[in-house]
Amino acid sequence: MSASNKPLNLKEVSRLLGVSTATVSNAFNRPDQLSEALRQRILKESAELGYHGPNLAARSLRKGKSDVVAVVLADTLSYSFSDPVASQFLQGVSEVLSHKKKQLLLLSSRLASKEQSSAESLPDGFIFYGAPKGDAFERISRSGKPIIAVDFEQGKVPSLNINNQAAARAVALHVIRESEERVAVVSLRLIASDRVCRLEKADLQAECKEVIAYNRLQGYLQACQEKGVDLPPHMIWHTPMNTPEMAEKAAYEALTITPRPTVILCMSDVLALGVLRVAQSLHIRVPEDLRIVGFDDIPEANRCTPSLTTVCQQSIEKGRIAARCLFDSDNPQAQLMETRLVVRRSSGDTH
Amino acid sequence: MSASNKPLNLKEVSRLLGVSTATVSNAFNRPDQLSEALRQRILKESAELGYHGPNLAARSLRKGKSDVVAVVLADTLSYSFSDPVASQFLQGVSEVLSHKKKQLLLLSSRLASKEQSSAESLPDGFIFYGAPKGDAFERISRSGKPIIAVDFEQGKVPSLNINNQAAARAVALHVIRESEERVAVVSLRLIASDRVCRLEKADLQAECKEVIAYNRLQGYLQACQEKGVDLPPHMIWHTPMNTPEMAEKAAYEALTITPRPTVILCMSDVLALGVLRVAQSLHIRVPEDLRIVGFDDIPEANRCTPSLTTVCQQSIEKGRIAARCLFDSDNPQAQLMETRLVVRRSSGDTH
DNA sequence: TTGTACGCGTTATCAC
DNA sequence: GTGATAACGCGTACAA
Repeated sequence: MSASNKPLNLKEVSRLLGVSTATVSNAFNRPDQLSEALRQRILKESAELGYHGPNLAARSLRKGKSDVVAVVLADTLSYSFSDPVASQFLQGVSEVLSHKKKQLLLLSSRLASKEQSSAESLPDGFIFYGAPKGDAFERISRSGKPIIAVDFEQGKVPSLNINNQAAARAVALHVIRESEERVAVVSLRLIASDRVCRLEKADLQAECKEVIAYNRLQGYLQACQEKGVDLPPHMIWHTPMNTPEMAEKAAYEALTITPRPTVILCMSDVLALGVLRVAQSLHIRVPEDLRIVGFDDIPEANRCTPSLTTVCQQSIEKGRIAARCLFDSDNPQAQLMETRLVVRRSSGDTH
Repeated sequence: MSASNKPLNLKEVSRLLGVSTATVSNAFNRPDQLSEALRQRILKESAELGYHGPNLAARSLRKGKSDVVAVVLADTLSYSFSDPVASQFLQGVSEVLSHKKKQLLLLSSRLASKEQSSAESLPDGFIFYGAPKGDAFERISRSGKPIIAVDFEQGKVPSLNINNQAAARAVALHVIRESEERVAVVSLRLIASDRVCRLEKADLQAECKEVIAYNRLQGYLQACQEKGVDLPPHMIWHTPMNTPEMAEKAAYEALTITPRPTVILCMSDVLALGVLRVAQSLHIRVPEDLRIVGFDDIPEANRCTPSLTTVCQQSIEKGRIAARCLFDSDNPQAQLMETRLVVRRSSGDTH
């Protein structure tokens, strides 16, 4: 192979192959515009030259379309990769994108305009996963490109969601047996505090921006009311991040109270894993002495000991649907996915 | 806001603001070229117009640089998101990229040239994670852009790796106690078969492309030899994918042999989790009746019951280093990261 | 400090 | 099937 210092672009390739630029372009983009034999020759020879297809920037500039799809994560990318639920969602998204031959660009709504606004001009469509933090949503939605909002609703953008309140109510109704039950909640990002702490009365009445946690809490409260169980604010722990370590702090506080709770409702499986761990270290038997439920149904929920009773929210399928909907105009404005109560060992016998 | 149908580009913005295109461009790119007051006015007013920065395609075409970094995964994206080790690696990568204000594009070396070669022209640099499957590596390395190879070595591209053989030997030496031990191996993608199966004698001598699995196996074999333990091919199970389900098939075969193995060496924690599960379902006590070790040290290894003895390979840190090295020219050709034996419950008492 | 003009690599549109 | 040409939106040297 001859090491030329000429830039290897379409024009140069066409010169070297002795054909026109239009023909090379057509070979890559419009098979019907030339004979199959010529096309194969061009594809083969340009690959040998080291030219593997049109430059994305130039093509996208010219065509106004890049075949790149962005997933805009509510958290930082780094955090999202550590979250099993987000990972499952991305798994579903990328499954569909690879079928549609689209590339995946990962953005975060936490980044300021200056840091990624330029990148936001490239994708043909945007999947917002979780309620965005800054003004990224407004910026991007003004572009007029296809958007889908997952796990939140905003404006009249097509959305994909679950009924968090109903699902939380169902799992709470399942695990709470009698009115004598003492219930604690380990809640995911419910207030602005960056520390693990108990709620206060005012927190329950405040306008809550964290709509997922808020709705799940409403479901828990509703179930408690139906069961005749009291669930005061000081038995609800706020955690600033969805990690087992955060849940451990909350669980340690909750499980050293006398009398000890008999049920802990966790807003995610990841939090429940932390609670499980603290229970073990305190030699509290689950489910005999303490029943625990989670939310999400991550793979580990079915592997841990005892296995977790939880709500399956089909995160992978959610990703698939989001990706499919992005470019289908004929889908409903607001889709609601089914959730399913998954009864396992941590909530005791099923009777 | 007036809904104009004019395309909102830099030229249009400059017209609306009554300044030149150069000034708007400088406002975004070269603060020193105009007064701070004017810059602020331009930034503010163009945001109000709905212009949030230069178009990536055009800027990248013009500057020959996009501030986009690609991670090229050896597996499909979908699979990679389901793999805790890959997720940790991506976590580390994205942590550094966000500091450097780079965007993350995810590619797969499994995709044919036609499916993503165009996208490959955009990134400024490439992190190859795992030995690439097709010709993507050759394609991309010819581009002359910065590349780093993670978990494999190829040509004279800078690489980041661990000593798989030494680490595997260490964990095997730890868990194998005496020459009477019966040892089985659950191996990750060692041969071409897409089914769970035992190895045959010829497999051990064959040239093996799956260098990670091959090296770990060498470490196991070496440890067995040092301990005076026999490890015949039929006690080594191949799994085509790194999932607990695959390991369960292998484990079921291994654990129903008489006499039953006393030690199972697993090439990943994910596989070990599957083995653990089968042991439980067969009422085989771990570590009393069976000792199990994994590899990787994923978060779940420290949460499962019993917790897994394994090799910590610092996947998050590996991602950080890979991302940092990509643009530093002053790093060694082939970096080797330390691994650490992590002793937990699944390998029995530590004496 | 500001404006102008050119080119980055590609594709669509012609007339040939 | 070819060849020329005009955009696509932007960055920057250079002239003012």
